[in-house]
Amino acid sequence: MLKDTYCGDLRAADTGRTVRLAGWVHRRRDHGGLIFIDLRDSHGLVQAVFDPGNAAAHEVAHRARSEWVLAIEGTVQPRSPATVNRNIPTGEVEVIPTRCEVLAESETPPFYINEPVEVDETLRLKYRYLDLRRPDVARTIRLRHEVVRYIRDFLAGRGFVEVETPTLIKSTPEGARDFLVPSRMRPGHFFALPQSPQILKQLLMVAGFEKYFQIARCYRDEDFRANRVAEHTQLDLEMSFVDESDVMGLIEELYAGIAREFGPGPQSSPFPRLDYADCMARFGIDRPDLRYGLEFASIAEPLRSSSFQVFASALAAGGEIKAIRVPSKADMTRREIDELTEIARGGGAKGLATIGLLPGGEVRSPIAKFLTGGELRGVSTLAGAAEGDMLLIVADTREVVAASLHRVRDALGDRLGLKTPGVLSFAWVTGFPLLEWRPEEDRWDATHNPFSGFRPEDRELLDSDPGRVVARQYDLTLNGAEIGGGSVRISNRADQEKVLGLMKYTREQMQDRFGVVLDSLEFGAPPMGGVGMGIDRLLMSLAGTENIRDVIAFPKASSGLDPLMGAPSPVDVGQLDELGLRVVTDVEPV
RNA sequence: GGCCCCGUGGUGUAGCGGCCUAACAUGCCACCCUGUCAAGGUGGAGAUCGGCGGUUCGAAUCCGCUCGGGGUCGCCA
Repeated sequence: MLKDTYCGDLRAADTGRTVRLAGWVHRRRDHGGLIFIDLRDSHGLVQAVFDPGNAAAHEVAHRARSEWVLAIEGTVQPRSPATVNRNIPTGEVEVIPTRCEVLAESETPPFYINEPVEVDETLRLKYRYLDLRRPDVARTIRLRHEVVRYIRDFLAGRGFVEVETPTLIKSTPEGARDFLVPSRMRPGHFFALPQSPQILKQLLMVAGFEKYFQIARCYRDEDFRANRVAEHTQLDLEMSFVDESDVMGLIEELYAGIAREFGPGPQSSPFPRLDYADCMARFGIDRPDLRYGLEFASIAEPLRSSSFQVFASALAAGGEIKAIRVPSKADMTRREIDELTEIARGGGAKGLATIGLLPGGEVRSPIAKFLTGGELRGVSTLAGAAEGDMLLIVADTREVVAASLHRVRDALGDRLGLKTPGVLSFAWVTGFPLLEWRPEEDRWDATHNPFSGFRPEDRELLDSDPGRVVARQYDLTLNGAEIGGGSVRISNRADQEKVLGLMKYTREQMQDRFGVVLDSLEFGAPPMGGVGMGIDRLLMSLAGTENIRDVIAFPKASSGLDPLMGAPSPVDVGQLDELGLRVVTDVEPV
């Protein structure tokens, strides 16, 4: 090694030591005589002081520029009390070089490495190897390593076996779009990259491993979002001889531990458990942000016979009327109300009714003239409103009320500063329907995954009313994001075929797409259940970022392209020939 | 694919019809400077305003198209 000590590790206790350091010039302060260089390495930075007395070293320090790589041999000495820097961990000491060598010079970097300034993302990604030098960026990637190591240690300590599964598997057309890989051995045939190792881990259970996990890369060829990329990493896990509580208990212990080790701990422990229907009624979404309240109140009852047409017709059509009570915001500005109305419209609502209960009993509301005093009082009571509060109301179908008020609640969370950074608010959601109806395709479809089990007591409903069958499914949410989910699986062939049949698969299609699973269930499949947990989203919350690219070392841009490697790219005709492929370019008519 | 926002020296921003021969900060280069730590001082180089086309006597500024980026809806079993 060219170094025997990390810059960032030096402390007062190292005083008097002779050390060999190597790292990057973080910052240079040239006083003409004295030159200070902050030398940075993977552990942090330390100040080196070059005196003209050591002419050779001083000359190097004079020439050196930002991001040059230096090797320094010197002695650690305490700083005089007046020059101690309390702002950095190494601030009590400095290094007096006896020797200084340039290992590499550097161009001026295209953006600041020594200051946490927002830089254009394309530029950051193109020079990701420089971006990753920035301490804040690097810290997040290191955090990722620590969290994954914690997960591995935790699971290995409980008898789980980490098994790798293939990244070239069979394509299944349902669900997200697959990334395809052409086969040279069988031209015209394709592998797909896995959207998850779901089938393979179930086979591992049939194989008798009993406890499996993997830090698995998963691929989906869909458009990106702030918290969604084409390739994400999940903790994939499966257990045999378990029910819901076993898996949920294990994951809760793991995640509460992570929250304590790498953050302030979970906001509530044990994690709150919400029923899907209850959740939709109170928050309009199956992954509510529980860092704040602003729950919905149903205020339909007093309005049953209202003369206000909007309310009356919504109820007559079987819809709902719900309100969010915003404490002490009766004085909300016209502009704020207009913006929230626009947000509500985004969820399908035709408008947003507001009732401001001004102090003193006056009511500020464009719809007050349509409501009787009794109706207003009834609404206020149901919403739990007091003087000074503002009520935001949507009347429409159940779906529109949920979608619209969810957006309003989410926007209020941002605007009122209720999404406290750093707080880790976990919650389980259970009680999901197993199937949802796809009218345009005239069939049922799995709400989560086709292997999810169902409550035994709902068996009859599979024939009579499939939409009411409840899945043995559990999702874990964190601060309003779904960070994972899983289920107890179907573990016998008849039940699995029954469910696939409701999804309108023919015998042939079942055998073609799910034959492996179905066949395996005939050879002694244990009861099994597991989860797939999104590692990237978990890291986002732990690192306090809204951008998933921040937690990935080499991410794609939101366009799905890679500015660093320049991928994707055209390939040689020869490569295509071997694969039996020809590129057809669509030419737009001029 | 739809919609919204952004694109000005290396970086981050200002300018939003003539005052722009494009401003500020920082970075960069040179010199001065022995205790700074976002060192300080003096001087200097550096952008025709993403690209193309149009409107106008005149365009960084207005319009259209296009490219790139970010967000969002669709999509994501």
